[in-house]
Amino acid sequence: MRWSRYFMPTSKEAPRDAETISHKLMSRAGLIDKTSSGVYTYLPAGYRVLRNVEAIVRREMDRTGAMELLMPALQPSSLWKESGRLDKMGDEMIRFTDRHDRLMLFGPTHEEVITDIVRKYFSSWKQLPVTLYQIQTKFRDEMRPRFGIVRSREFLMKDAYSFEVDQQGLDETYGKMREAYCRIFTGCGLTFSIQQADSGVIGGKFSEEFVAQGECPELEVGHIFKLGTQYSESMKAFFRDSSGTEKPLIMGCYGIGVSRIVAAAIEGNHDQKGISWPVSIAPFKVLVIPSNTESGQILETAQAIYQSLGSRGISAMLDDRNQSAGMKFADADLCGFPVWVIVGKKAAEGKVEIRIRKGSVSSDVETGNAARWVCDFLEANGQS
RNA sequence: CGGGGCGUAGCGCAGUCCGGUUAGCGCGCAUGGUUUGGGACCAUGAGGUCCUCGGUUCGAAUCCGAGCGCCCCGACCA
Repeated sequence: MRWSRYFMPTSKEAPRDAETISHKLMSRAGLIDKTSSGVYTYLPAGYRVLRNVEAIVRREMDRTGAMELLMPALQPSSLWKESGRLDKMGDEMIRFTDRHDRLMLFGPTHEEVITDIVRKYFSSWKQLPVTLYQIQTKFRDEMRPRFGIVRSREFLMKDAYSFEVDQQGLDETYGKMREAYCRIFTGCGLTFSIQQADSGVIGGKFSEEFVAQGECPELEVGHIFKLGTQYSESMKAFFRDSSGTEKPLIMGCYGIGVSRIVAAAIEGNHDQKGISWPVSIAPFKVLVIPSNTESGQILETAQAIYQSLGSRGISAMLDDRNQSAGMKFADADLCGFPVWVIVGKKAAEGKVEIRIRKGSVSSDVETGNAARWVCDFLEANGQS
């Protein structure tokens, strides 16, 4: 990508309403734009980060053997009447009546829909256990949206649901999910702790939440539950065991706030100058900075390195804007590119500077070796 | 949902208390020139339903009323 043509509107000033560091930096770095209270647009660079997080979540969920599906955001209220949660959810659930006067809702969560799916298709112990998940937009009409995308009314969530024949199976799957969650959060560059939690309106006997480190008081990025038979009993999701006896499915559910991870990653990876992305989720891993775009040699060298990085499959950005070097460095700090290749006066001597955003460590490298150097560095530091 | 605050150019703000030239400032934007290793400078310029509707007044960004939007504190919260 050429910065001069890329839509990433950086700014010296944060919007008036931004309070937390992640909110301020996401706005200033041109990652998000507020559309309405608690409703945000992910601008191109922000969306790249979101998709990078999504890919990590997907990779680790697939590793556990869970299968991805996609349920509707639009749901009939009838399923919620069955589970008994229609009234419980209150005004947080966005409801409306369709043209046939049926009460519909925008899903705040999907226990009802998944239980409906499973009861239709899973009737024998031979088909079990099964774990299904999706990555999807959830809707919750929060009384008070805040902290940018952290508490928003529309947000991206990964929700997984497991169905077992017995408690032991649930314990095993729960443990696998717990491990996968640790890999996901670590892989996204978060420092986190696991705490026993109140299960709230979701219900169940036991749950733990994953809380990311950071200043932001809404800390929770993941929550896993041993639900038991609460939904399978109210919604009549039964199976036959090996003796032919009808039993309720034993359920677990596992949620990750995918969009929240983005904010949490910033909370945990920034300094006074801006974001310092973990390599794994950075929108672009490398920024190539020609210090002066008027100089033919500098610009050409920068372009050559940029292209060489591209041909090695590395997502790179070329700051080809005709701006002062100082302004480019400030933007590079703000936007948090993990690796910078700075092409300046030493290009005439065949050297460029490679700087690592985290810790501001610099090395002079032969121009011809720059792309390989970056490649090796990223390979060695790909997970953080 | 209770309490408080705010709404003026794309963004951040001043002006409002105490009504009165052509509504300003910084950033950003456009044009030209000089610059280019830590948010450069000069010149010129464009850009405004002062949230909306109604009222008071010779006159309203400013006063009054209603509405809408947004934020903060609290309660709430996969």
